[in-house]
Amino acid sequence: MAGQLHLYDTATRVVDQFLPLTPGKVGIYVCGATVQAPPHIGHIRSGVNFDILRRWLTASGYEVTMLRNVTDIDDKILHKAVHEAAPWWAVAMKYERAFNAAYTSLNVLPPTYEPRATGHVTQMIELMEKLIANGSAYAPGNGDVYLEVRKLKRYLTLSNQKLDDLQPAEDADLTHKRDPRDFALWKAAKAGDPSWPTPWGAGRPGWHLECSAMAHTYLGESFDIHGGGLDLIFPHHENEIAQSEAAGYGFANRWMHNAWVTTSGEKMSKSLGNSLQIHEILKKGVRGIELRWYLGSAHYRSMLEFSFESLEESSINFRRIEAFLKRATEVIGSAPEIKYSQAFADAMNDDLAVPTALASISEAVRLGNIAITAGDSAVVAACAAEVRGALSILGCDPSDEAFAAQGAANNEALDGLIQLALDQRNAARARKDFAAADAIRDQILHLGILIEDTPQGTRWSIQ
RNA sequence: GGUCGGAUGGCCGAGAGGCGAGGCUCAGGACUGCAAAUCCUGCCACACGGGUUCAAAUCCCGUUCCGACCUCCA
Repeated sequence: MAGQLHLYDTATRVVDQFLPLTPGKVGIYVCGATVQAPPHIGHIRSGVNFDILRRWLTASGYEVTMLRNVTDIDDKILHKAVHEAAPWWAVAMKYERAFNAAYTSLNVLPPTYEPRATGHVTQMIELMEKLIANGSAYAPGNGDVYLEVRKLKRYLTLSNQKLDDLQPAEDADLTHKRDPRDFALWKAAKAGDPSWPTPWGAGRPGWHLECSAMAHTYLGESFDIHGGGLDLIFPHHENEIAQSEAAGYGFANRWMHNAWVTTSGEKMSKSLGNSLQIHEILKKGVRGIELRWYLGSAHYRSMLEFSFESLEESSINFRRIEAFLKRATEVIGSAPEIKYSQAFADAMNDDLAVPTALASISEAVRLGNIAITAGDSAVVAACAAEVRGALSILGCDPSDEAFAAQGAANNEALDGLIQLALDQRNAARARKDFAAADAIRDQILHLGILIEDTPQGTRWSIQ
């Protein structure tokens, strides 16, 4: 499988070779946020996972069109609007910005397009017209529009369930539905709620319909990869498939789902009250690049058990790599190149095996450190290029300008001042006055500056 | 009831028939005036009970425990 990307497909439950519908191009649709609350780290893990996929596809030579939608109208947003005594659109915008801020702090690249549901009502109506015309959907007359699941050629193929095995919905309202499992494409307007006119009455989009409509709009009838969290498999993705296939579209060629961030083994979620918001963690002084390293470090299909202890462990690991790159840059006199080692590429091509890829980084760091000690700058440069290449795919390249603002201060005046103190200390060391030398080191350490004596001289860094 | 995942050393986290990924922690060593950093060595784990096999963490059967979804969800 060397050199060829293999990915898991939830639909077939097998890892197999990724073949794009159009050579050289990849279309991805990832279900984004319903903007009804600030993002917690589980939401952003999804963003990070698919960002790594996108970066690797791009590095592999594909022209990637990536969509991540914003669901800016739904029940929860309307409830929140009542709660916050603000218009629904203000609530949606507020949390959309909170998500974008979180994505930015973790260096998740903006998708190619980021469509909002409310901007695509026209496309949704067109899709419903098609589904009603071919008999797949019906409008019972109250303003709702439903998809008739019994008429589908196939249904629940992604979650491998049988229609009759589903637990009967407790609140199934059969007033308008032909079958309790028929799902709403469109919901009739309630008094006071926002609505858009349609041929079947005023109302607002159903959750599932928006994703199908937006995917078709930007990626066409068929596209390569559809992603999202595990919990979206049923009903959301099943229903997207149902609508799209009923409309005669090929829809997604491959399904990818990321696993949870858990606490005490349980899924992190707002409703369970165990969620941790991104900004709460960053407020504790965790750098965005370190949080990203942590969230990206587990395989995307594995649960990631969150704790501040393991986050700290992960950060320590990252700082070691970062320190190597810094030293290597000094040795080779310029920023390392960006290269992908065979070991790294093989790991990434094997269903984005990031943990295995991490092992290749550690090995390169080890060899690079040995080369620094040996003064072999050619090997240092080669190792550093490999490390930097890997970090760039993981979105954790310290020299990425996305993190520049979060980086250590490189202030000439500060450097001059510290250099002054270092000169004093080195003078003391030269006359073997180690008490004086250590006192200077301790004082500077109290100010948060760490001093290290190396064969190349004394260096300092901000703790 | 149906569907789908898990259980790996002090901790995090890979692997999917043979050779103990990697990281963190801890212990020892090299280097250093001492530190720090770095490197080296050590700490030999796969829920339980059977089975298949020359060989099982990995395959098969059974058991226990944990979690996810079943119309709100990353």
